[in-house]
Amino acid sequence: MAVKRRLSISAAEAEVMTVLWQHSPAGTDEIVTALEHRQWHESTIKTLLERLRKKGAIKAAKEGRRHLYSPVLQRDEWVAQESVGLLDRLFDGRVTPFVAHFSRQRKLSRKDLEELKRLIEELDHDR
Amino acid sequence: MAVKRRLSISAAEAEVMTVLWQHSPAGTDEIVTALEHRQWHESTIKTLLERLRKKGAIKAAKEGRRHLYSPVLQRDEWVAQESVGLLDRLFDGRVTPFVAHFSRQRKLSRKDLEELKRLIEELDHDR
DNA sequence: CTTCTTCGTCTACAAGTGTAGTCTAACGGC
DNA sequence: GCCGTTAGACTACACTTGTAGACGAAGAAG
Repeated sequence: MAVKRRLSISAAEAEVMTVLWQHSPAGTDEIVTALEHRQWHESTIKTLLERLRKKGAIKAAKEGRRHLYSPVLQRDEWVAQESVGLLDRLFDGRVTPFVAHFSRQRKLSRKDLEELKRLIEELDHDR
Repeated sequence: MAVKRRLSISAAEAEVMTVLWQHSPAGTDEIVTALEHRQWHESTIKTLLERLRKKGAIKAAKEGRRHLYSPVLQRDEWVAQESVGLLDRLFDGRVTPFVAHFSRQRKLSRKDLEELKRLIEELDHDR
């Protein structure tokens, strides 16, 4: 069974992952195009891809002389790691204090409150 | 008026800040003691303190030949930065998807749900 | 076949981070 | 006043990260 090693993704790497999470497999050129707004040189993106591959966060399939990359680490997994990590570090692993704090910072809009209320009820029903 | 520059605190530095947030002003020795569980050499902690001071996250007052450190960056501020940062990066800045995702990972306990419900109602009342 | 182009790989390099050792000046004890 | 102790300052060093250039091999073009 796969040993799910906790692989850590840097900010820049996460942006590359985001592209692949939206559309994969993808070649370097596609990824470069998708990241145009970042104004990274092609080399930079190649480096990030290579680092991600070495870490095992993505895999590359040969297609001719090119590589087609696909995520191995799933977005859900990564989001979970980040979220749980933050909650543990800052809020003793509990979600309520997080919401409370957040509500003090950026006032939650009425819409947010409605959404949240609905979500809670839903969760409540499913037990 | 103070220009609130966004100062970034590394993980190790945050641990030192945590000590100061709990009790300050504090001298190096106290901080070292408070961080015994980390098994860091005294030098390490001195370095972290110095880095934090240079960044302006803490300030040092001379007391004889020692320094007494106090936080400048407040915990609330930092927690807000981290939280908002994560929400923006991963959840489009919205809190509901965060709670939703979290609930799928670590099942929210009944107690969590109750707490959350109470919090929402409260916020709801205050508009 | 020779040449141009294009990929992927290797190398680079400064800043930040984790972790710690060394040096120096001032303090406290005798 | 001299000497050991000690606090803070300075130095170190490997690893990660952001950012990119250089190089070599394989494919495309003619």
